[in-house]
Amino acid sequence: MSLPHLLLGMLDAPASGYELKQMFDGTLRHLWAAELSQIYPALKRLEDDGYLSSRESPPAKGPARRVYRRTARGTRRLRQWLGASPEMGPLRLGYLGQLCCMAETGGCERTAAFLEELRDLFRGQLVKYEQVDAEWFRLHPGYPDALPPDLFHAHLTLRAGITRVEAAMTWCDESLRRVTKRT
Amino acid sequence: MSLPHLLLGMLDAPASGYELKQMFDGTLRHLWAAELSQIYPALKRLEDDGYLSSRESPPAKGPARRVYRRTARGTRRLRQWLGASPEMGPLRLGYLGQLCCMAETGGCERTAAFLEELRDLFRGQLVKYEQVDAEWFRLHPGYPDALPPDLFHAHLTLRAGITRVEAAMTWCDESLRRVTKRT
DNA sequence: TTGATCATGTAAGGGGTTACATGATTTA
DNA sequence: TAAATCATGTAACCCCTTACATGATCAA
Repeated sequence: MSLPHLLLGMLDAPASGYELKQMFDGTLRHLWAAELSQIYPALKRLEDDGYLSSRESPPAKGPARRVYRRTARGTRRLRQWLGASPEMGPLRLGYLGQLCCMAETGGCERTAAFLEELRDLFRGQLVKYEQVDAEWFRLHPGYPDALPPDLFHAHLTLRAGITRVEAAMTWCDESLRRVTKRT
Repeated sequence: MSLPHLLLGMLDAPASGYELKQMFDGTLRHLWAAELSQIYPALKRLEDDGYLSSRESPPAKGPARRVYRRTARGTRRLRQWLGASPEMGPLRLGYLGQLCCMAETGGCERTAAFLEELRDLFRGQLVKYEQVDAEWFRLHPGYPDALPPDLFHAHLTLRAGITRVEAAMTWCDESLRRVTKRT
């Protein structure tokens, strides 16, 4: 949907594909997942289209790295994305598909067990988000509202994840009450 | 991710691809979006794999329709899906990607405008969900907790959408407060 | 010297979208 | 008779994942 845009945004400073992957696994892991096998072709494509330039980094130590930086054209493209309307994209939540078909199992026992497992999965996500929150708090002074702009915006997205998961857990509990009352 | 599974679940009663599309646009439109150009090949594939059987419906009036029904094998496959753990799948929310890069615009004016537009989009989604809710209430007696099992489960998924969007709006408001305070 | 990490990729395949092609029937 | 709706599909093209291939360096 917009991995290329996001890569443009992450290339505020020049970086290699490998480093970008580490950002995805570190700072952005609550927000976006991306595989190296997707990142490398995406970077090449962005370069072919003139949004990035690259050069081999002299391998003083370790293997050679290809370092990408935004071109002026790339920055224009990024600004255009940031000036556009929010990308809402359709949500396809597999667990809701399963739940919607759950009448097929007869009775509500399976539905209740499913919702309990789901709540536990959300709880696990929440724990991870809160670990990220705690680590950022430890690392960065001024947390969270006096952070520098890039980290402040990242924190807004972290809060989005936390409120989303909390709401999902509330919904699970409400649903469990309704399901057990039907039994 | 699981359109084929969902199709198996929707084929509780035999139906054509066109009818299934209408279910997606009607009852399930809050839950899943699917195009005919994806549905038809998916049905063919499910038939090739032995999960569905089909026959041409005699076209008493209108063009010929191909009607699919679940085989015993298809029902087993469906039950297996419903017995599996909830499919959590990674979330890739384009608007969070944009927000995370928004420091590039300098200042917070663009961020505030973006969050306001986002909140309005969520409000629009909420209105649609509530229209669905109201229409179901009008059509179905016993709404919502004394509904037959299939509609009850569909209502659980509708509630999931409503709580999700409400939480998103709360997050937007919280974020707007934080952003304007920084100005 | 063996395995972990650094670093870059290709290949195959699933899932999804938009645009296009075809033709019958119903309604204005 | 022209347009909307019914009905089924194909083609081209993204996006993404898993598995595989390759080779260098570093630490145990």
